[in-house]
Parts: sequence; structure tokens; C-alpha cells
Amino acid sequence: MQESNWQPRGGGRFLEACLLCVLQEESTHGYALLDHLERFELVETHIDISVLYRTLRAMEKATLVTSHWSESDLGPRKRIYSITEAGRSALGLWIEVLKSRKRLIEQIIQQYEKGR
Amino acid sequence: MQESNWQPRGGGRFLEACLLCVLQEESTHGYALLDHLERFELVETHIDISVLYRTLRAMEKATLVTSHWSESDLGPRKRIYSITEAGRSALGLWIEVLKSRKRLIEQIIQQYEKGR
DNA sequence: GTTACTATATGCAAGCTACATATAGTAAGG
DNA sequence: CCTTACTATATGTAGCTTGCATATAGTAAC
Repeated sequence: MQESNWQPRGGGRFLEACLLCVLQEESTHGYALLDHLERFELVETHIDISVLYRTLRAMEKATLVTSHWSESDLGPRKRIYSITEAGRSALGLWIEVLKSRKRLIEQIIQQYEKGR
Repeated sequence: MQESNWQPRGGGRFLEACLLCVLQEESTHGYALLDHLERFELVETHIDISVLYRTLRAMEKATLVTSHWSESDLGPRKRIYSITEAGRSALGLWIEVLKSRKRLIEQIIQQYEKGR
């Protein structure tokens, strides 16, 4: 897979950033990532599993992660995702975006408090 | 206009919340709102004017704002928007959503710092 | 052999975004 | 007068994203 003209897209829930954040610490598969996101409270609302899988495949296409099938024969096969160097860079950019987004939210709240 | 089963939708840039925030203080028209958003630093990226107009019409349909044509005969006609009581309630809900979103961002950043 | 859970994946309708375009009034410059 | 530029509102549309439904397949319990 290739095509690495990556740019941050703020899809409201920062799913890509959250996934990179978890994969930074541990390589694992999609279904497990869903649990991690909920356990680490990295999502506000329910994430549809199909969205998560498609996001991971898109991230692989953008070379932010790589994947391989788990060697284990137990249970259904698992596609294990690992973060790449490009993924670590992207995560760094994402964190900047998030900090900027946080400042924006604070600005809106301040404007709200001012006006009431 | 009617149809007030409003729910907060997190379109990434919180345009609706920003508009309600400004209209809370001052009734004005769409083109001027674009300036206000930029001057108050309530937007990170450029807002397309067509998106702003459609957002305002959708908000009117949801009864968050009302509009009337400016009486002034000078220049092209202006559609003046005013916030409604429903709009003030919606803004209150939006602020809660924003606070929650801010906490989420802080959580993600914390997870990021932890893992590097 | 049917139900439930883990695990991955695709089809599709509805909604959203950004760009292009259309309209119309005012005002300045040549 | 004609063109250009700026204010002001609005619609058409292609492309993308989201969420729901559905398909598949393995394991395990009842």
C-alpha cells in the first residue's frame, strides 16, 4: 500500500488520532482497539465497528500503520495493526491540531460567558 | 417554519454553536457574521460563505433563530437573524457538548504524553 | 443444531462540505 | 456608459463521511 499525502481531517471525534495514540503503545487488532478506546475513555459516543475497520484500512493506505494476520490459530483471524514512523509523525501533527481545537473551544466558551 | 427536535451535531468546527454565541449578543446578517467569527477568533479555518448561509437557514428551520429582511434600502438586502429562546437553550446544550469535547481532547493528549 | 460472541469486511442511503455559479445592488474608474 | 470590485444572498452538484444493515467465518455453550 502507498499514497502518503496525509493531512489531518477533523471528523468530530478524532478517531484517527485516538487509534494512533493507542497503537503508539501497543500493536493490536481492530476489535480490541474498540475496547481500548472505551476503557481509556477516548470516545464520547459509541463508535461503529465498521467505521473503525474502514478507518484502519484508510490509515494503512496512508502508510500511518501496517498490518499482518495474527499467527495464532485460535478463533477467527485477527489483523494486527502497528504504527509506522509516518504514523508517529501524523500523531504529532494530530496533537497540535487537538491543542489548537482545545483553544478554539475555550474561546467559544469565553465568548458565551461574556454574552450572558 | 417549525420542526424543533434539535440535537447537537458535532460538525468538527462547531459553526452552529459559534453563530448562536454571536447572535446571543447581537442580531445581524450572514455576511457580517462571517466577519464576527473571524474577528472573535471563533474559527480556525476559512468558513465557506455558502455553508454559513445554509447553516443559518437550517437553524431557522429548527427554530433556533428567526429572520427578517432589513428595512434599510441601502445596498443589497440583508436578512437579519435573531436568536430565539429555543436557540438560547440549544446554545446551553452546545456549551455542555463543548466542555465534554474539551475533556476528551485533554484525555487524548494525556494518553499521548503517557505513551512516548 | 441453534444461539451467542469474537472478528473482519462490504453495500448503500442519507447527510455534509466545498467549489462553482447565479442573482442583484452600490460605487469607483476610465 | 461600461467594466470592475465589493457587499449580500442563494442554489446545484460532486465527492466524501457516517451509520445501519448485512455477509462471512471461527469458537463455544446449551
